[in-house]
Amino acid sequence: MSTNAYAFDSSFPRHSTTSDMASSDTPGGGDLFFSDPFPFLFFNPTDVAAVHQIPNETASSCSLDPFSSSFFSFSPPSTHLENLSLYQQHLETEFGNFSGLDDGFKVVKSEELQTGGDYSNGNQNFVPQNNASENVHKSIQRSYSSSCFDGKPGFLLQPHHDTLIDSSNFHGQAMNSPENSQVRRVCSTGDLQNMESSTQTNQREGSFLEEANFKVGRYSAEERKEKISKYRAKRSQRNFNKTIKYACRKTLADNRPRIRGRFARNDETGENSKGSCSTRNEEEDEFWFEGMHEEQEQMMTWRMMSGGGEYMNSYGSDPLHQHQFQYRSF
DNA sequence: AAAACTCCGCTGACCACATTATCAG
DNA sequence: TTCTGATAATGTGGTCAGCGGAGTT
Repeated sequence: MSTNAYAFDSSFPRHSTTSDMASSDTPGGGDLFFSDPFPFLFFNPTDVAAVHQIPNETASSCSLDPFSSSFFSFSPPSTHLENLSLYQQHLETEFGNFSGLDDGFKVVKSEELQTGGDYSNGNQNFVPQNNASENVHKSIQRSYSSSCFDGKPGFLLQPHHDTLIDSSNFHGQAMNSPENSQVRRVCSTGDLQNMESSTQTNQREGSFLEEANFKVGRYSAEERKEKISKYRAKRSQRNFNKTIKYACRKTLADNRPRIRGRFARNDETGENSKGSCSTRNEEEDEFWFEGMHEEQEQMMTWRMMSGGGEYMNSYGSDPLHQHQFQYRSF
């Protein structure tokens, strides 16, 4: 089975700080999906083509991939730009080089990940299996798994339909809630009917966008194009020349356990992982999925299959973390 | 027109600790 | 001058609080 999903390889050097990536580089400056003024901008063929300067057909065939969409849309905030980069690399890998980002992220094709579920035809029968999970989570940059996921084993394994915004539902709802002004998880709940037709919806989206008044989120095609070009201009000015004086320090920092983005004591890590799961070291990562109780797996599976919009909320008793995973229903 | 409010983009502080730099003996 | 040990300073990245400008009411 070929999923074309991508994961991160933490061993591959990055060249930008988080603020570089998350704030300055995403279109609009914020988190692509959390406070992005044009959510899901890059997940329709037209926009992919616009951003990457490739033919629509090419972008179209890329953006239809269900699993990659799922993966990207559920990435934690600071990874969105990385996702964007990865997406570009995805395109490059599949269709050869074209001008675009030079972030230099190593891409791990998850064809190699051997995901065990059946989600052909875009159905929602995908059931996470351990071998797939292992490979996937090993590929995730560690910090993501620590402070962002908080032991959310289903993170990578959510149904792909979540990436797709049903504009009629989404419009005017997602972005204007005050309680979500800082962090917005802009996801469709993906009720079953919508899930069924998500792929087709995605296919149609490209052509719809050509219509002048079609809107995705708050922006018309016209506005989106404008913002994309603005973003591209800004992106071209990005500074990737941040020099790492000491590679060893970088390696250490990369591998250092974190709690909410801050470096944490090594001994703290073990304690916290038992409680809040806010950090996770290498060994713990190994058991991230494996250690999940069968019960939890079943519940997760059920929630995914039912397109449940609430399962993200079941994680993280820590209120400080909860808002990061607020899952919006439309 | 002014005030109050909300939203958005962005910046920088914070953290632990291995490595590096500096200094005294 | 060179070596050794002790101490101080540095640098690394993800997250989030909060600021200020822009837009809205």
